[in-house]
Amino acid sequence: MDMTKSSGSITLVDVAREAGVSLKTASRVLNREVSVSGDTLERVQSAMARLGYRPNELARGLKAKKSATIGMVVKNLADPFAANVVKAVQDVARANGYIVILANSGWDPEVERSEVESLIRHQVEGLIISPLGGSKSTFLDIIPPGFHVVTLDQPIRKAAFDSVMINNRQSASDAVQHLLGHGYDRVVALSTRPWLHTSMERIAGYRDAMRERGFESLVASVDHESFITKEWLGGVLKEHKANALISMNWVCTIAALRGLKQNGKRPLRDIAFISFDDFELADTIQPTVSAVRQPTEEFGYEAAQLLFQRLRGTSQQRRRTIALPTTFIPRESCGCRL
Amino acid sequence: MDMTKSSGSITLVDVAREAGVSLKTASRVLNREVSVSGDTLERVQSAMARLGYRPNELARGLKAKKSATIGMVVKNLADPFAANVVKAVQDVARANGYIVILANSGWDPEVERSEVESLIRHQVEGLIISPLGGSKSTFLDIIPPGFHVVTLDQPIRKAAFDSVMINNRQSASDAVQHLLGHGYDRVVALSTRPWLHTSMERIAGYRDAMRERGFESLVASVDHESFITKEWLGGVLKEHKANALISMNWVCTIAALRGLKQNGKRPLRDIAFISFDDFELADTIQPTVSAVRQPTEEFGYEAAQLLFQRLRGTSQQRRRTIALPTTFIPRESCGCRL
DNA sequence: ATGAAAGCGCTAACAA
DNA sequence: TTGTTAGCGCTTTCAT
Repeated sequence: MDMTKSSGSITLVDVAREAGVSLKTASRVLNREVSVSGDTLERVQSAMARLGYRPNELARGLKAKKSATIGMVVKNLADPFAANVVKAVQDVARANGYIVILANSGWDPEVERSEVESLIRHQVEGLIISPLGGSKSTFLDIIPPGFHVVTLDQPIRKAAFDSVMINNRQSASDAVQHLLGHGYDRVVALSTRPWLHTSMERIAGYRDAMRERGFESLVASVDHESFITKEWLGGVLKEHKANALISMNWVCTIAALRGLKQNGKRPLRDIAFISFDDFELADTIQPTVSAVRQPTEEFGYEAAQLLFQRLRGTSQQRRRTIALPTTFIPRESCGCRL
Repeated sequence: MDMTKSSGSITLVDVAREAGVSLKTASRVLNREVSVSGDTLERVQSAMARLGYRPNELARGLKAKKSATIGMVVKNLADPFAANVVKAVQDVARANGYIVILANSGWDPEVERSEVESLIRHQVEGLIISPLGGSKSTFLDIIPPGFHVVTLDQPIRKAAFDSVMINNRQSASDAVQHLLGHGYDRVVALSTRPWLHTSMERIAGYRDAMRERGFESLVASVDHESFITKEWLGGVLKEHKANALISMNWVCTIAALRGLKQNGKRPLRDIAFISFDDFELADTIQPTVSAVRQPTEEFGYEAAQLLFQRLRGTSQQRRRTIALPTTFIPRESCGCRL
């Protein structure tokens, strides 16, 4: 072996020279392979410590075709739900010795596509993505065959990806039934981005509940949250003679609460209210807001588990979908007396 | 050249063969080098497209010693402020052709240290970190000389890192003066993790304002947010005969609002309130909450700019600290009539 | 239990 | 303008 080169940083070759062993032996120590005698093991380890050796994961990954890296793409990191899911994924990744490359699609299909492309170029071993949905997402064709993807909230029909979601339809239906149980009959469903799987399912659940009681479905849906203006919301409520409102996601909830206030309406006093998505302060503001709580941590945790099982080759099944249960948190705004 | 190998995925060698040029020429096209004739350029590009070629950024980075990757470490992604900063950093990184590896220290010094170590092993070109602070942070000794680090919220005395922060002391002082201007004289400052630079500075600003008017400083500080229980908060307010309260960060604000409610006290009616950190719904809840708003996007943006300027070698100065201005948003809870 | 040589996919000299 | 030869730092045959 040569071992005469001297580059900037300390490499395994340096360690090997310092320990008086071959490059391969040093490599064995680094990878905790068994076939190393106690003596050499110690010599190499002390050489590593002395030199302050840092393995280069890029070089390691290049040859071994393992980057110890997973990619994650979310739609909007500013959404607390998304942020918490990322956090959970990151925890699991760390426990598995992996790092997470994070991308934010910002609801832009082109960004989503180019970020996925970028992640693949960086040799992520797998991908957890919260897709923009159906026809909006255009990243499918750049996923290499056999590449492991786990989708969040949105199943992809054309591909056999694992996915994690909640039981959107049933959860929404239950919440609406709760409202109906309090005697409200004109429940308006407030939703955005109707093409999303979550939106469609939740609206479907809403319709289920309304239909079952023979009530008219009153769906107010817009493409973007910013369309929920004071005037629009006021118009919707008046037109439908609404006495209850259920917002179908967090951004909607914020917009709804703000819009109600701007229209001089207070939850409960003027209109019953349920939020699909629990949030900080829901138990604190006046009135407290009843909410459908999604299991945030489990969501990220399960997604990561699904992915790492694939990476380990543990699971061979064709496609797995995990549907997590939600919890309805009755508070004041739905009409419950607490 | 050989070009006979056939591995799994398509490499530059495959492209070169397909286009009938040398490996280096293909590489030139990939890197948009100028010295390529229009004819070959097109041949290579069409070969890339035909083969569906994906550059391997790991291999690229290994040789060029450029990973096109930066690392980011935050304390708690669940904090909306942190999440938004990450988002902004990610945007800038994407615009520069970089990706972001995200880590969450979760307030654990050992995790912080090991995550930094991991990022360095993965050859990130630079690091943006929101450090745990002073004696808690132990990652300093693993930063290689010349490595570019930008710290958030917390200057590191022992190292010449660039940093971005807000004018904590002045902002806090201004907010407290506002409260004093409304006639409140017994203002309690509610803070956590007192060793943090942000906490210390904000408390210092609070004391400045109180001292200036000859009022007694009433600081209620605990190590961890979970210590802000109903009983503790009730005791503090009673003991200090508080008629106003300023909470020094977001988690504090949430805990304070919840704690006040549990003690049967309402902001404004029973006690004036200002939150250091604006939040969703601050303008919506009853009463609306006056807040010191931090420039979230700019924060992440400036940090990323600082880092990329270093990476480009644009800036040679010894050390730069950017102090961003805050905005006080007067709402109802401080006593303002709107 | 240990080592020599080859090569992962790419870029960087240095030719031609 | 194009190609050749070396590696980047590591893992992997295949020997010994």
